[in-house]
Amino acid sequence: MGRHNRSRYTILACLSVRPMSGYDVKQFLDGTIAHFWNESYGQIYPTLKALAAAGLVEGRDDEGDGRGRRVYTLTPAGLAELRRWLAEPPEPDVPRYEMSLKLFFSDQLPVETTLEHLRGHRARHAAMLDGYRAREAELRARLAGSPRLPYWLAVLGGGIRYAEMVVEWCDATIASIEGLVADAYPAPPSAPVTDRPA
Amino acid sequence: MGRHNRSRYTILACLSVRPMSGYDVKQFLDGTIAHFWNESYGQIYPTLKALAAAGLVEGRDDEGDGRGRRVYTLTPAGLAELRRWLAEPPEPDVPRYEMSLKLFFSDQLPVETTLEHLRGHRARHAAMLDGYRAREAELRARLAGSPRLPYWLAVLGGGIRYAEMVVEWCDATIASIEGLVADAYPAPPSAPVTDRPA
DNA sequence: CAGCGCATGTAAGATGTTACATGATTCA
DNA sequence: TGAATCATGTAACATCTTACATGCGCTG
Repeated sequence: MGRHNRSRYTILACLSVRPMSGYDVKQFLDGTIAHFWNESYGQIYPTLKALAAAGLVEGRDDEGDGRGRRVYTLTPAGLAELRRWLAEPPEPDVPRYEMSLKLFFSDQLPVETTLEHLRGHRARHAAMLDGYRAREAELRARLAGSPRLPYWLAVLGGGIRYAEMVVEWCDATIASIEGLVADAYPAPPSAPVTDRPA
Repeated sequence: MGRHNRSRYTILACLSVRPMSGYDVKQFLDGTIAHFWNESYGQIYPTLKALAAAGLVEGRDDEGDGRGRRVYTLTPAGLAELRRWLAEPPEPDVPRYEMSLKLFFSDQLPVETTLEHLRGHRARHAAMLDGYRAREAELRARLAGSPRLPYWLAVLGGGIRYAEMVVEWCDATIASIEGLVADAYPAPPSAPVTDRPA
């Protein structure tokens, strides 16, 4: 496994919060940082096995529970390895934004189609924004006094700022693209053309 | 090849701008949308061959030039396929932000290390911002009158807003994390503790 | 007893990067 | 002539998603 296996470190990091099963790891990620990081079961289960083989985590069958849960705990070596990785400067991400990619080549498309894409994009991010704001209040209450609170709030603050920025960008872009139609058809056919200032 | 092969459509889209070789495609992407989309040669060359085999592009050896360039042109079928894909609503991206991931688990790290990460992150985005702003002026001049200009400006505007947002977020987060140190050590040992308002 | 949520896992294939190999041309 | 840039490509590996298979326990 290469040095840059971020799934590996993500899973290790989850276990630094509390011991978890593979299922728990997925639930935890989906419930906290799903908007900018996710892992599939296809990654999680094999990775947990590999981490156990490397001595970085320890798995125990949870026998208090009839459902065959296997709960993993960070070992001291695992915690050290996690901290080593966290201390390395984060590498710049090159994310892929499909909305921007399509927009970049949208001279190949009717203006109205592009506008629909942008409206959908705006709606999705506006909805996310609502969710983030609700979570902020909930986090402050649930994690009051925890050393993790300031970090979780900072990350959530990034999500909020990002969604706000996207909504604002969509509005500006929609307005500018609508302007293109107005330029192409200065006056609608149903309205008589009258004097217009140049 | 699955329906969601975005590299495939990205390359097709590049050829809608003008005929290009594999090398050109890479240069073009790196010179325009590298901040949110990139492709490696390992993807580009095989994909071009596959597109040619599918009849979506046509490759010709550039013989005016001694350097064995192979230039690809979009076929009518290729253009139709590109437009079909562009018209589909863009799928929501789930990017991976390593900075945010590390920050989320940074209670495992000395505060000073986290601050260094954030300062580096800020510097990178501030530098990008300068680059984007320079490119904006250049774009307006070079693409004046082109139907592509509004789209390219909109995409660049997204990059600018994103970088501004990150810089602002870094400043806010750095301030809040520095506050943690101040809380932990209300007064430095070398300075005598005096009255402080609660 | 049906369906949902809990829970674990594998196999196949899609996707993507990196390192390497090769050779021409251009410019200092 | 040596280095940088132009130019193409492959092989190996790493990564990741999707679909599938399986079965328990709880609730209505």
